[in-house]
Amino acid sequence: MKAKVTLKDIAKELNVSVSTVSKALSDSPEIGEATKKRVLEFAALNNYKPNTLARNLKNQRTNTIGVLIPNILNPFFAKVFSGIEQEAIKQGFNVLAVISNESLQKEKQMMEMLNNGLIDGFIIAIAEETQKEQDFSHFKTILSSGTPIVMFDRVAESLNCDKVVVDDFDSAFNATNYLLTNGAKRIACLSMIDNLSVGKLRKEGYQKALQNAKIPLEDNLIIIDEDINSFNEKVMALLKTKATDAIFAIDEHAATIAMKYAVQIGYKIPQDLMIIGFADGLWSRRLTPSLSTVSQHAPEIGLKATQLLLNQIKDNNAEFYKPQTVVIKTELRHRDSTKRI
Amino acid sequence: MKAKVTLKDIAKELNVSVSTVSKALSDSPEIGEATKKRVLEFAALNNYKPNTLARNLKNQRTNTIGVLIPNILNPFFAKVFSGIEQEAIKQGFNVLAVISNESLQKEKQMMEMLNNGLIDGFIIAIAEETQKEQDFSHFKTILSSGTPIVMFDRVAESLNCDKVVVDDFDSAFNATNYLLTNGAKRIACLSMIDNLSVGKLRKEGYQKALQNAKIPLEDNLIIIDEDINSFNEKVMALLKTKATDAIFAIDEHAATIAMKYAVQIGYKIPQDLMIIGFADGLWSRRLTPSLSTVSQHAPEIGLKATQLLLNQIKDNNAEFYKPQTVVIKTELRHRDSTKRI
DNA sequence: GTGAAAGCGCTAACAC
DNA sequence: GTGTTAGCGCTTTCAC
Repeated sequence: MKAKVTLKDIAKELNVSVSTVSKALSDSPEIGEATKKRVLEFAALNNYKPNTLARNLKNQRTNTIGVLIPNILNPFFAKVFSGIEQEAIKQGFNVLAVISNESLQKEKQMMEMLNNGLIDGFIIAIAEETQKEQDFSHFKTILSSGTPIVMFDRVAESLNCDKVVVDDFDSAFNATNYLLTNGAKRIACLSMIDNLSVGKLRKEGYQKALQNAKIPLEDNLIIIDEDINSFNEKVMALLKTKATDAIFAIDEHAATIAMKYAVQIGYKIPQDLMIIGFADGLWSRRLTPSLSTVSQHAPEIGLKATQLLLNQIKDNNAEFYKPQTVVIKTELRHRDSTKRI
Repeated sequence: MKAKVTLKDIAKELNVSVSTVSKALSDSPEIGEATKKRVLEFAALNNYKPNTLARNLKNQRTNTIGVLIPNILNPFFAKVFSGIEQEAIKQGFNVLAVISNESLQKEKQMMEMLNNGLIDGFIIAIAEETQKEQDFSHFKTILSSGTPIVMFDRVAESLNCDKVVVDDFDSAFNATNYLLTNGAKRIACLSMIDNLSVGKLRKEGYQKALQNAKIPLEDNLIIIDEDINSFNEKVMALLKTKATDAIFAIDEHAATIAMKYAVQIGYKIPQDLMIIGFADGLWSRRLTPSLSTVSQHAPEIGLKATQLLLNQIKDNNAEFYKPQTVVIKTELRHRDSTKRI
């Protein structure tokens, strides 16, 4: 274990001062060519690497952003994270990733920890519990300490910060309309995430589409349940009654479980039953039949969020910053589960 | 934007010295009760939080580990990461996550960047390209600089560091045996990852099981291809010949694509064709029929890797450290794709 | 009990 | 051109 070589080491070895070395390495015009060459060569030879910690402390800048993800096992978040990471690295920033596991307490704790000099800003999707409790005090504290925050997907409207969201209402509206246009009469709506803002918006889009088409809302066609077991039972029960001819699924589990049960019961998809779901990842394509989805452009969300944050970090006159909300358009991906011949 | 309060601020305000404040906050016995109380109260009131950067620089310790993941969209890695993060936080460490995207160059670059004081150690799964090129020089450099590394899943045998792996050979052997015991005669082996050590081991386990059963290896039953399109074509072609009655899939894509095509062609699963795959995540359960899998205990791998690394970091006499390799046992999860009645 | 001072590794204003 | 000095925020030894 050889100790890392520092500026001091180089200075001593070359009989110059530390500042000369520092300047030489940053190619300052103050330093003579000869000395520069000597320093550069010696540094390269000894594999000198500046200590990032020291530099950050000095510069009061870490070139690191903190990313708070509720659940990395959810492919949507994994994709967004991937987009964030890519753009951050591209702009010379590191990414400190923490996972709130949907817990308010952990969210608070993690953010506080990172906010003590470790990061220059946050990108975050609010934990489920936080959204349920509507406790946003920690965000306010951090914002007022001068650390910028960009929220994505699950955002707190009331907060004065940048946001990147998907047009959940519109995409649900469009998806439902699509089902109607293709002959669906009794569209069921399935959701396990009605406690999240995005879940509510999607449900409202569905309702609006039905209203527009003058179709009465039927309560028995709407299944909202956060518990996976009772949700599954209700879906199975609904499908058995054959009361529905199309399914609008608000989250990934809802879509796949509906398809699984429908196939089991003997529905022909899409002939007897059309299905559209919100989903990310390869899986919707791999199901048989492949699942039509509302694609949320997750990597783009990550990209945009990162750009917003880094602009703010790099731009120093934060005093006059005006927060903005970027809406990413979704896309309806037609696959076999809605294809009527 | 109020500036963060520092030790100096407190000292000035209370007319004591910085060192007194520092000691009071760390509850040193050197400081009198009265002063302690004053300091503690003032600090709490002004929401003092020590600057982690400064502390790290001073202590030459960051309490942060760097995690290098080849691809966070792969649910296996997402799960391992989740396990790492959980254990790290539990032990008071942060996690700096970077993604190599299977690129050797990015792997080198990221590790070098993090190794300049930002982290105390690495947990890493080697990028595909790195494993192909067999270029491990950067790992050696980092190890010899005194920074510990723990590798998982995709490891470099030759390196002198801790490793956490799954018993790939054995689990493939067992899975193949299971198919044989249940009446399979002509087991196909599908792999898109034969360039990875784990891929090779699994293939060898499959071969060994056939040899043991005195069944000749048939080349046309073994499909190895890294290109997704030609792989898909070959699988489709094989299935059409009806030459096989069971499939041993070495990676996730192989398993699901085989199932999708088999269903399309009209195979009854598992009656005409049994399928076992290596897979993680919920998806194998959601397919119809549900997919039997070799489960790799991903979170446990993350947990173990983190424990190994933190033990090494916390234990200072690294001079005499003897690297160890931990093998995590897999489990065969029987689902509908192998259930014969 | 309290404080002065040095130092972690680096930068930069200022002096020579 | 090069060096001196101070300082980022914190810890810790040593002196009073």
